[in-house]
Amino acid sequence: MSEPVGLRARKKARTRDAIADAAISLFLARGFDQVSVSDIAAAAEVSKPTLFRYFPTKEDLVLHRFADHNGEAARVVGERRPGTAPIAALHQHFRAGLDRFEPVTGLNDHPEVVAFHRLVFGTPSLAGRLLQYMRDDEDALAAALDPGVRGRLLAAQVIAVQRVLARTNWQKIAAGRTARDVHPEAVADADLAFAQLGRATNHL
Amino acid sequence: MSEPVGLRARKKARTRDAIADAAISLFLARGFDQVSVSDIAAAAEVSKPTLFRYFPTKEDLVLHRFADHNGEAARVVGERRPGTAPIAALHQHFRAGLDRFEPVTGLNDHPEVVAFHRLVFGTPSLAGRLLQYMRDDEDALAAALDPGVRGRLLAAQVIAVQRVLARTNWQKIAAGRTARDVHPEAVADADLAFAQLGRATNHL
DNA sequence: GTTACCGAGTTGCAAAAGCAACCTGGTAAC
DNA sequence: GTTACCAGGTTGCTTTTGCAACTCGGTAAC
Repeated sequence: MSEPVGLRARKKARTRDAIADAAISLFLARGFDQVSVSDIAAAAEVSKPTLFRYFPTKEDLVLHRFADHNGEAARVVGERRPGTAPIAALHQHFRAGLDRFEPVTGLNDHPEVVAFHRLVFGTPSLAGRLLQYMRDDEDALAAALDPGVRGRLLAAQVIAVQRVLARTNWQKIAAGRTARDVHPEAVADADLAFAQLGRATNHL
Repeated sequence: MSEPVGLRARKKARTRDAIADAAISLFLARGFDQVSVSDIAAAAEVSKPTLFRYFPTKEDLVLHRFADHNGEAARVVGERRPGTAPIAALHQHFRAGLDRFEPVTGLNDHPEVVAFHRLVFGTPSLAGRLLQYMRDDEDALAAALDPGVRGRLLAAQVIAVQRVLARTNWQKIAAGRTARDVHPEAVADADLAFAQLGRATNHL
């Protein structure tokens, strides 16, 4: 079940975590622009080149958590069970994310996660780079759906829907409500949105 | 005052400590011969070749603490203040060691130190290697004292005296007495021994 | 307006570590 | 007695890291 990780792999993972943790905690404490990558490297007890070997840019120190979900939509479509419509598979996957209160869905009220969201959306360069991530995700999804314009159009709509759903959830959380409390509405919203999307698919 | 240690040096020191600590604690728990170097490497999260890069033999995993004192006698003689006799300098240094309850003097009743002594003297290969360390120390001291036979003879006596003094202290500790309680006797013994040694020097 | 500094990111090289496979001597099984 | 295994220690090669010095764009001082 568990891959037999050697010392090398284990230490790499630990280094990566040390860097990411140091970065996030410094960013949350002082703000993105008030922390230099050298500060982070020092806090993680790592040299600057090593830091950049793990994370290509300063922004990625924050956004790697989103990066982990990169291409997920495309994967969900690619690995769906035969007979399942792409939209249905994506719907199901998003629904599962809500049930697990995954941060990407916006439906998570842990203080750290809330602070993290505030950091990302309150820092222009981060929000900007996040858009780029989403565009990449969209491209991959488009390719998985349909090589033509139809794929591109549908992918754009799917990503847009997911973004709106996450943002809606997040705003309710930011207003002080609990994730558990918001959950039913989030599910209803998702059902509504994906149903519309399904109809759009048929129309195209 | 403090050398500016870089990341490299800091991590090396940490690795070395991790290996040494893992080794000692395993040895104390199960006995020297019941622990393989692979066990130690695994416990320290280090590969076997790395372990041997830090410690040339299994014995050195235990004895590096003595190794830290290697050449100390020679150094004390070499760096003594002008006008001080070699024996006087060595006497003074041993006395200072007693006052600090340094483990090398045998005058230390911390449970870990006691267990450590028991480990060393209860394991033949360790005791054997320890002798070799003392011989090296003796050679260095001989060179520092006098290049001829006189140096060799005197060095041998100094080392022998230190060994007997340490062993005497250690036996009293092993019998259950406290280091603080034994201290005056230890000082008296040392004064006696080094006084004899001083007279011997004049005779030669 | 140029000069100096700072922070992001890069480059080339040397040190350290991991890994797998090996050698050697001892000892237990058969 | 030979065969197999185990533990101590080694070897060659690769990956990872540190380090110092660099580029480049921005910005503050003068």
